[in-house]
Amino acid sequence: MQLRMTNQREMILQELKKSKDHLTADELYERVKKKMPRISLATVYRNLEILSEAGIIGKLEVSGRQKRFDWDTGEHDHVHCIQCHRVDNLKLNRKELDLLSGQAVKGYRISGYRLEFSGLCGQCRKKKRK
Amino acid sequence: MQLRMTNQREMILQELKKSKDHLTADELYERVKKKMPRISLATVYRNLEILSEAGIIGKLEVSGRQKRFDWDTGEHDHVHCIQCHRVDNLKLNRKELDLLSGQAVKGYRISGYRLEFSGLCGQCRKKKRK
DNA sequence: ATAGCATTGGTAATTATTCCTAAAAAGGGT
DNA sequence: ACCCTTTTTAGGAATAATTACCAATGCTAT
Repeated sequence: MQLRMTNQREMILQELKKSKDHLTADELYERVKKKMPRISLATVYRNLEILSEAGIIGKLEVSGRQKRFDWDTGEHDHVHCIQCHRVDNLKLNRKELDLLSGQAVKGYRISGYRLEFSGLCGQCRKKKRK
Repeated sequence: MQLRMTNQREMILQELKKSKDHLTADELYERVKKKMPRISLATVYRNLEILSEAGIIGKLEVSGRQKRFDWDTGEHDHVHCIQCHRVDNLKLNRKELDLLSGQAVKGYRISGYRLEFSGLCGQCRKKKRK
């Protein structure tokens, strides 16, 4: 199965990178639709899945809510706001954690880990003070 | 709002503790139904929400899939199997991470974090070898 | 041009969860 | 024990996010 870079696929990718944000499928759909009015929501979902499968983008499954997609495929962690649910990237020194990874924990063969901080983002803290 | 310990609430709690597993709402529903055939799935969802809100059980929102509930409310981390999706508890030394928590990261006021390892559990590794 | 997949749009189906409402149950006071 | 108020329940409808399906269309290489 070779991957074709279709117009819609390219547009989805481009909008995701342009926003520099962690968008959900439907947020991305709204944006792409402005330039490509006939695109289907299913196409957006399908392509986000395919692109993340291919390692071109990152898939982010945060705490039981909507999936978000990440233009940055490098190793990093995340912070998310408990109020507005935005997600930001975090580059941390993971060396302590890396020691645990790869070794068997409780009979598991560890292949990865996710570290996810949560708290109030700057904007929501301002709003709260009012 | 005082919390009443009804029969259904108690049964849900009891089954969760008995299993010592991280069950989903519908898994728990199936178990409770055997002893209380007229219980509603909505009741299970409602009570799990209320019980975790009250800090009596833990709510676990793992990687974009069904919520799971945890009999253990102490601070701990999790491992989940990428194949069968079971979840196990992990007691780790969190002191490095605790240093980061509480301090502001990228404008956030951090209130907590989740560390979630993933890999193949013992059972799934055995199955794979066959 | 033609054959052979990949991909698309539109919609239906699915999954997980929450909402709604009338009826039942729990506590507390008398 | 009885009444009153509040909480909780069962059951089904509603919602939200995502995936499945399928006929039509588009690339790509022969």
